[in-house]
Formats: sequence, C-alpha cells, structure tokens
Amino acid sequence: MNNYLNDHKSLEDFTCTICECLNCLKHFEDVSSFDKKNLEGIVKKQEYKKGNSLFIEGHFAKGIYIIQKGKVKLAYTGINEKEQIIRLMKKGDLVGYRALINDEPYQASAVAIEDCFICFIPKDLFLDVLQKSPMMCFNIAKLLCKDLKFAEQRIVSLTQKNMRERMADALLFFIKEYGFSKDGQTIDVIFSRSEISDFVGTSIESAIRILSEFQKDKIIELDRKKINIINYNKLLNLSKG
Amino acid sequence: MNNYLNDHKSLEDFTCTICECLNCLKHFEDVSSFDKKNLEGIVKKQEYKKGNSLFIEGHFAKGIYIIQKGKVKLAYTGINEKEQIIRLMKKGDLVGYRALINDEPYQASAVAIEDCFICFIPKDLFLDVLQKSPMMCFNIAKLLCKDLKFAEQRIVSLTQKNMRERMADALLFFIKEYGFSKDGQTIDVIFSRSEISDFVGTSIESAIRILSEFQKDKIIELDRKKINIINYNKLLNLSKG
DNA sequence: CGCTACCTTGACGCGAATCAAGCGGCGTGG
DNA sequence: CCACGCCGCTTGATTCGCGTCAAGGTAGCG
Repeated sequence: MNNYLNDHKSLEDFTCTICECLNCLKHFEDVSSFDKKNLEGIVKKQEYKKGNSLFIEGHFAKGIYIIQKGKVKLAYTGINEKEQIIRLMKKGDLVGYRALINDEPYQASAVAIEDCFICFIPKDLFLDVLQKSPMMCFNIAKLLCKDLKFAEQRIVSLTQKNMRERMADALLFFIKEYGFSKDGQTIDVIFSRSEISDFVGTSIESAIRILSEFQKDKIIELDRKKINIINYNKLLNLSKG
Repeated sequence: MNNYLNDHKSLEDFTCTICECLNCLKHFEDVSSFDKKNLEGIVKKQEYKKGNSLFIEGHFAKGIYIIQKGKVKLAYTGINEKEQIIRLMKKGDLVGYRALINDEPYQASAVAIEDCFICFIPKDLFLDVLQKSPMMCFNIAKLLCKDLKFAEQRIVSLTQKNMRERMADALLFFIKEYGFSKDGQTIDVIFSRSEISDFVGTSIESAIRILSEFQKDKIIELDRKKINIINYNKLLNLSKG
C-alpha cells in the first residue's frame, strides 16, 4: 500500500532566510560559484499580492523564482478551463525550474495564494551556474526526483482511490506542506473550496459534501475557510482506503 | 487544451547501438569521463525474458539499467494489488535513475514486456560520473524534466477525462513510444488487456468495452492482441474530449 | 442596505465498477 | 492427434459513486 504523503519530506535544506536571495541559493551550492557582486544587481526581489501570477501557462521561461515569503500554487488549465493544482510551494522553494531546464514554455501557471515576496534569477545566470557546478545540478536533479515521485504517486491515488480517500490525502498533504498554525490543529493555509476541489480533482460540490461528512464524522471541524484537524489518525486511516 | 502526448519527443539523442554499453552512455557525456577499461569489467549485459523483473518495488537501487533491446514497463502496485503503469520504455532508455539519485528504495517495479537485453551500471560508478560531470548531470536533469512533465500532464488527463478519452490518449501514447510495425498501422507492441487497463487506470472490462466501441466506430481494428489504427485523426480528436 | 461572489444542500442521471456467466485459444497429457 | 483444463478475453446485468443542475444561504464590501 503506497502513500505519496509518507515520505515527501519538506526541503529543510533549502529554507531561505528572508532578505537576501543569495542565502537561498547558497544552500544549493557554495556561493563562490556565483559572482556575488553581479548577483546583487541582477537578482530582483518583488512583491506578489494574493492572486497574482508569477508566470502563466504558455509563456517562455525567463528565469527562476525563489519564494522568500508566502505560498504559491502551480496549476494546469485542464479540460473546460478546469484547474488542476499540481504542486504547492512555500518559503524557500524554487519555482519554474522545469520549463527552464527543458527550455520550453511553461506548462502550468504559478499563482500566489497569499501575499508573497519572491526573488527572480535570470535564466542565463541560473543555467550558467547549473552547467558549471555538478553539485548545484545534482541538487536540482534531486528536487526533480522528489517532484516526480510525488507526481507518480499522485497518479496512482487519483486513479485508484475514491473521493473520501483523495480528500483525506489532500488534507494530509496540506498539513505536510504547510503545517498547523499556533493552536496546533488548524491547517496553516487558507484555500477556497474551489481550490480544494482543484487539488483533489473533483467538483466543488463533491468537495464540500465530503468536507461536511468529515465534520459529521468528527474528523475535522470547519470554521469558514479554516480547517481544524480533530482526529488525525482517522484521517490517516481514511487515506489508506 | 493541453495534451501530454503532443510534445513528448522520443529521445533520439540517447538511442543506443546494440552491442556496447559504452555507446549508450557516451550520448550523455564525452566518454573520457568514464574509465573505459574499467567499465568493460564492471558493466554487465544481461538477458531478461518477457515477464522478468529488472527490479522490484521496495528494493534498494544498486545501479542503473540501459535497455539495449526490448521494451520495459514501470508499474506501481496500488490499492488491492492493482497495477498502475507509470512509464513505458524502450531501446536506448535509462531505467532506475530516480531511486538512485534520491538514494531510496524503488517505488515501482520494472518488468520486461518482451524479451530484452539490458546493461547494468553499478551505482557508485554512475553517481561518480554524475557528480563530476555537469553535462552528464544536466542531461539526466532533462530526462527527469521530461518524465515530470509527462506525469503531471497525465494527472490532468486522468482526473479530468473520461474513459474513451483516456483510452484514446493511451493508444496515441503507445504509438508515440513504440511506433507502428512494418505495415504502418499496427501498433508495434503487444499488451494484454490487463496491461492496457493498468495503463489507462480502469477495469479490464471497461477497457475491453471501449476498445470494442472504437472498433465499431471504425477507429481501430482488433486482431487478437494486435491493434490496427484505421483512423488516426479520429483518435486525435477523441483525446481532446 | 443591497449586491456579488462564494458556499451549501438536494434531486437526478449518467458512466464506470463490479459481479456473473460464457467463449476461445493454447498447452499438456493421455 | 484429440480431449481436457486453464487462463485470458468478452459481453450482459446490476449497482453505486460522483458530476451536474438547480435553488437557496451567507459573508463581505461598497
């Protein structure tokens, strides 16, 4: 029984301090690979308000993004404009390396799900470092492996599990990725119902119904958009089918 | 409307000549990175009969495989032992790099779907080259990007398309990956009905029913396990929903 | 205070899974 | 060489999960 949640460790190694972009990348590689002086002129730090796009499906990649603060979703536009959320990212995560490495248009759009500060490193600089530094490159390969593993395990879940199980998976993943807020039981991220259904891959109505069921079954407690986890173990069992 | 079939180019660059394993890897990197003499003792060429496993879910990766001849499927064991075919590979493809790079047990099993000749390169040697050669590493990263893109687009398809559309996708992918045999219209791979359903992510019965429908609609022609494509365009349109 | 966008619940119908039964080809053994 | 048995394929009947449509509720904002 595989479960794509079990071993998707958060990338502690890559946690970035809020202020200097260099700090983000130096976790990947000895800073000596970068010309520090040059970087300071090139790297741009920018604010994105909730709902703003970092980049949009179809556009060509001009560089890579590093989240210094905030949360971002990566979503495909599927059939009939229905969104499918593919990945979720937070402080310290890199965004947009896939299109960059493959040198092709973005397949998905990246949108801030809360107010963000995000650094931008131009394509040439990033690729240059990547091609000169095996260690940097190897670390990126590792990132890609993690993403790939997650995606493949999700394929299995999405095709073989029912809605309840997939919703349980989703909640567990939200916890894994974003953790709890101070009270220790409220998932520390605010999604609209529509975003939740976009992640689970279902209709809004079904998502709502299942959340209500979970509440009735004393697994979670809903307070507007906040989701409190009351019985974590029950959630775990649910996800196993 | 995205379609994960459109741009999944076959990896011509990596096509390997049948006989010397070195030839496989030199497409990734200047052979000088390898100690050619050493390789000849270390690299093992082995035969796998149809149905034999290269490796099994849960085992630790000991090296990487290069297909010199034949076809291989990569499949997860999902809920209730139901298989989900995640990737399909052929002559010239590398197998097993994900577990190797991440240094963790295999998540999936690799099984020969026809008689194969496959080379094996031990972990240490491969990782050594990878960490010394940025170009080699970058090429592997590109492979990972391709896999990731494919997996993510498949997530969208599997969650948003219906059975007919998914079956059309599957057939188109089989064609993309394995091409036609000499007659120019028979897909050049033999799958059992069960394998087809494992790829599409459905029940055997549904898979069979839909194939019959396709035959009735003059899109394909079934001759035992052979699948002839009669109307390719219709298939394309179907996959678009 | 009312408008809008989002959330919620109910009723209905379709598509696909499951269960069940029969078919057919192939390999084995008499 | 034929008969039997097994495994994979096929088709039909039934069930049920989930998407869709419809109607109403609620919060936030101007």
